[in-house]
Amino acid sequence: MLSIGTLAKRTGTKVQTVRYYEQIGLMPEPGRTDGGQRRYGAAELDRLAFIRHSRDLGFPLEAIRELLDLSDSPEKSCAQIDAVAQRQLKAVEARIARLQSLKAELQRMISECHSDRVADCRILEVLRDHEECLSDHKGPDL
Amino acid sequence: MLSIGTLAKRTGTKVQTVRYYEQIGLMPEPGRTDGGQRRYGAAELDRLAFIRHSRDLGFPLEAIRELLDLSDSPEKSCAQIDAVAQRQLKAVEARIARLQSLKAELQRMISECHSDRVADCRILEVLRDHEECLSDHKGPDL
DNA sequence: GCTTGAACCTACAGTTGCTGTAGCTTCTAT
DNA sequence: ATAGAAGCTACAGCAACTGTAGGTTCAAGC
Repeated sequence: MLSIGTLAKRTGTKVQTVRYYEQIGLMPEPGRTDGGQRRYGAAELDRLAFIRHSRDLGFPLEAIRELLDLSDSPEKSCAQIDAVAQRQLKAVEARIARLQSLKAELQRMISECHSDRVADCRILEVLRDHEECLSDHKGPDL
Repeated sequence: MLSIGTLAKRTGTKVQTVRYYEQIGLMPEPGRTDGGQRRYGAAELDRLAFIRHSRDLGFPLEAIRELLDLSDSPEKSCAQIDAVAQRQLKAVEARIARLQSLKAELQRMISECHSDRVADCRILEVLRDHEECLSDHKGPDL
């Protein structure tokens, strides 16, 4: 049996994060010692490792919840799992595209600034007026 | 003089967001009508446009605060402004690198899944075990 | 001048995914 | 037996907004 600290260390998680996952129902309520401390087994270790790895790959917690639910029905088709992964891939690709357009714009404004005084700094000029930009580079979240 | 709604519309901001910027001191407290409604002039319009455009380029609010402060000293050197932009560029590049490694991993696990049953879905297998991955793809925030 | 409805006001809760703190209790090693 | 590390709960805070409730004001049309 593992303490919460050991479980956290083994999975590269913080103790509070483990408790947070329990609070939002992503991790089950574990057994407790007589004194009230949490004790975990191998199944919980695996589940937490799954959660962490999915987070590292950028899956939102709600998607991870879906994946965990789906993996409880081993005989079903894995089409839904595929769909969740595809959705995540699309999200990642969209973010990359957005960031690349930001990168180009930032590089351009930095390279264009040959001034030395704030008064005619190209960076500020570009930030003041979106018309100075080549692309639209707007979007929801980064 | 512009109402908050007009100001928001002209800059592509939400009314609440404008009030939020005021609350955190990024926008100044504007004049008010006798009835207590906010009224804005051209300077505030420009300032908000600057903030929005900077946000669209991914600058955090604290960086924008720096830029606005710096632009109040037109005779100073623009080295600090350059530094803020460079910092943002580095942050964007780091994010792109991270996301590209996630993208590769996601593509790989999706393409490897030829199964039809959840029980032997490659996606779940990879998520269960980080050793299945090619790269480390870990990092702070996306 | 009056009415109506859109737009405004404040204040606060909720979002995502944690992280940090305070004040206390329990466990484990010596 | 005791000390200190690690655990417990509960709550506040981060970024950067967004949404809601319950009330007030503004501006246009008659």
